[in-house]
Amino acid sequence: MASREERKEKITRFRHEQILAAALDVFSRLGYDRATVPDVAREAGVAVGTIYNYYPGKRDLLVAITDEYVIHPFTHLISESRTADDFSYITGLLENRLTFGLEGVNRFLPLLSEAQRDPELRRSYAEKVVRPVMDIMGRYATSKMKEGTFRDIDPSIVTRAIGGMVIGFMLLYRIEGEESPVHKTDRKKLATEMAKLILDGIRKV
Amino acid sequence: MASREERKEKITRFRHEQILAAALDVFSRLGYDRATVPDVAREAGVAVGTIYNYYPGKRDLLVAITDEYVIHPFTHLISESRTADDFSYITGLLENRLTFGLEGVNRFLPLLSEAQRDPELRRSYAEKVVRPVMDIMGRYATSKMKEGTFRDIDPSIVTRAIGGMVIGFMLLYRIEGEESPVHKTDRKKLATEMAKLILDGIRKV
Amino acid sequence: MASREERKEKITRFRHEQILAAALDVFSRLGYDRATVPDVAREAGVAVGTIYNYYPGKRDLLVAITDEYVIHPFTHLISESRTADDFSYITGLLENRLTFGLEGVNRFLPLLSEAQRDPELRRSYAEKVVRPVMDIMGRYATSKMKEGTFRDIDPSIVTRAIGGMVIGFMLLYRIEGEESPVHKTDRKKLATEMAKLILDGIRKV
Amino acid sequence: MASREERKEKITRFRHEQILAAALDVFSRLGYDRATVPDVAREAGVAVGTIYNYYPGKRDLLVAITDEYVIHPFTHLISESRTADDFSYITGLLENRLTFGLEGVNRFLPLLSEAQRDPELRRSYAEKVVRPVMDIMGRYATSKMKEGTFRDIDPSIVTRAIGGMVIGFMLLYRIEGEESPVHKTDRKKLATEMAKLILDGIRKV
DNA sequence: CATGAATGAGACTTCATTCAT
DNA sequence: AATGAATGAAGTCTCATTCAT
Repeated sequence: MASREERKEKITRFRHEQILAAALDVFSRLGYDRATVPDVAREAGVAVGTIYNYYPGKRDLLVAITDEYVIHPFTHLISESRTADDFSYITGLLENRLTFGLEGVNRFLPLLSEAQRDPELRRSYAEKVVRPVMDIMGRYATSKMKEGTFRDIDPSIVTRAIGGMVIGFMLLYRIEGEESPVHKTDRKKLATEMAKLILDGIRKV
Repeated sequence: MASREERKEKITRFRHEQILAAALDVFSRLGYDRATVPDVAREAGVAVGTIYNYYPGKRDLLVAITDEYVIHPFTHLISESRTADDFSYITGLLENRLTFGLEGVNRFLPLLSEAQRDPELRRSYAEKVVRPVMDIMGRYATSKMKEGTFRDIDPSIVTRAIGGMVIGFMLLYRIEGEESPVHKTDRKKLATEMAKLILDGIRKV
Repeated sequence: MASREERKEKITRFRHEQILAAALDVFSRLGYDRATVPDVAREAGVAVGTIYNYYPGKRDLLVAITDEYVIHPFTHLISESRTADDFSYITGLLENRLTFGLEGVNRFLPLLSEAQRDPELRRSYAEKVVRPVMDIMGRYATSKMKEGTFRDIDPSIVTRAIGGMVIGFMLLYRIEGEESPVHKTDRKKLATEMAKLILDGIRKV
Repeated sequence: MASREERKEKITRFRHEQILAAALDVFSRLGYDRATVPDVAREAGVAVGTIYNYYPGKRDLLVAITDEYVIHPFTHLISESRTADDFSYITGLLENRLTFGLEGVNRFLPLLSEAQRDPELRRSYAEKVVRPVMDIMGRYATSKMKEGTFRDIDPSIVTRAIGGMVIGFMLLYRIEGEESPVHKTDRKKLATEMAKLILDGIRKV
């Protein structure tokens, strides 16, 4: 049974999440600089002062968002990653990433922009997200090359090219908006086509 | 010989460029929101008031930068594009884009971030930059497919995947910074490896 | 034996004192304006809300401090004062005041500063502290003059000059801090020298 | 003839003074903490932003006030001080100080209070005001003692006692306000009586 | 035209006070 | 009676823009 202490902590945790979710929403929509703390408060349905009871300042919201919604999920993802052994793995992963990404593109790309400006945030992304993901992909590629399944290409480059492709695709998707010819294409098809490109390139043998 | 009128117009044009270059510099370094008009004035070596004699407001600087430094070059580029007929074309173009891009990544990626937030800017990018470039690439790809040189892949997707790859690669490059394993790799090699990936994929035949 | 009622009242009184002592401490250290109610609560070891169960507001703490720690002791002091008849009386009193004052200078001078700003507090000090003390000293001086022991000087002025000397000395002591040449002089000596000055002046006869 | 440069600098200096005078006025009246920057702006007849064009922040106003209205005059005063040789000197000085002080008591005592709370300000007062003044007085007293005119009293103590007397007298004057019996006494009389006290004490020989 | 001092709306943040538990 | 999370008014400071010189 929940003691008073436990109940209180639960509420505290809930408030943290509630405010952070609101901050993510508002920062994504308006950008960190244009978003105001009252905006976040309104979105969270609390008073301005309440935000400051849970986070020391506006910038801490940004850092917490990064930790909670980017670093944390990726850390999780990475710890679960194991080398798959069939080609459908790539398609599946791509589909998964794309579906997730295109859904969340309006939420997460703005954060990436912010990261470009805040040195501390940039480092976090580099160390906690980009590097580990590239390392996993690189190890996978290397093993495949040794095994003779993959062509011999510099793993550091190819992983960044493929990772970049996913991100860049989403970025263009976001910039083109509803007018993009791929806007209504279903994710499975997008993933399949991109996987084909990655696996076999555009040139006919 | 330059009449007084012409001289005057020349000076006017020079001031416009002087201020715009300063604005590009400052906006890239600090981001549009954090950059202040006095910052731009200082960089341009003019008084704050002078800026307002040439541009109606801060936001107009951003729009003008986009026109002058992104839309305009791309329009030019596009008007010159003609379908090349050998594969080295892709490598060359990639190398060109990458060299240009990785050099300018610190200048232009921030603008792209801004574009995500400003609806009018986003439209400009979509209509004047992304769409035309994708169309050109698409036409090239389609002709190659008809010709039987390229595999049959959805052109809208493949062009956005490849275009995205270039942008995404630069974004990762910027986020990873000097710690990136590809930070010191020379551009020719980067371009070659990426071209290999695009043309033939990672899978051994 | 203590009935429940009595016990309750005892606790109530204790809480009042506990909070007031904390407030005195915090107000002295930070100044009334910079001290926060949570500061006082922390110092008192109670919750913020508890303070409001005992005092209506922050300012009431200041008033209560003044009553409890300044007016009350002085009222007491004054009621006990009787005209002493030998000169050592002055030295003794001075030593007593100085010892008390220099010890408490960090606690009470800040309150005096506050009093300068708050009209109601100023009146309290004027009516309940300054005036009565000056009256007692004045009556003492007058009787000594009549008796022929003291020179003929305006009692209102001389009492305020001497009282002011004690306060002003402490103020300088506090401002000069540890670098003051009198910082380590013992109180007896300070009192003796000041008494000599008051009684016989600096001029040799 | 004033060039444009000179004129501009003159205006700048004037604005500095105008704002500083307003700040002195407002800080004295309300105390540093309760005074708001808009208060100062209103008093100075300028916009809030203008204040920040001349002083980096609120606290800098306080520091500048101290420099301009306390340290600077005292430095001046001290550099002019020379040992006088007749007793009327003390009366004259006292009268001068008192007249100045009682007039300015509402302006300067509040600053002294502030100095108690701000460590940096306290040091300034100690080093730049209190110490030099005490040194001058001390040297004067010592020479008089050597000369045989003054009784043998510890100079550090006696100077601080007399200096404190002046300050403390003003403080009481301010606290008692209009109800003080000395409130309407003319300054000459106050100075004379205090000089008598200082020179010959209260005890009849 | 160029200048830059003046402006004031609006941002972030603090904290006295309340009140449901 | 005690608690401390929630509140929002109010403070400090920034900066896009204007306009007299």
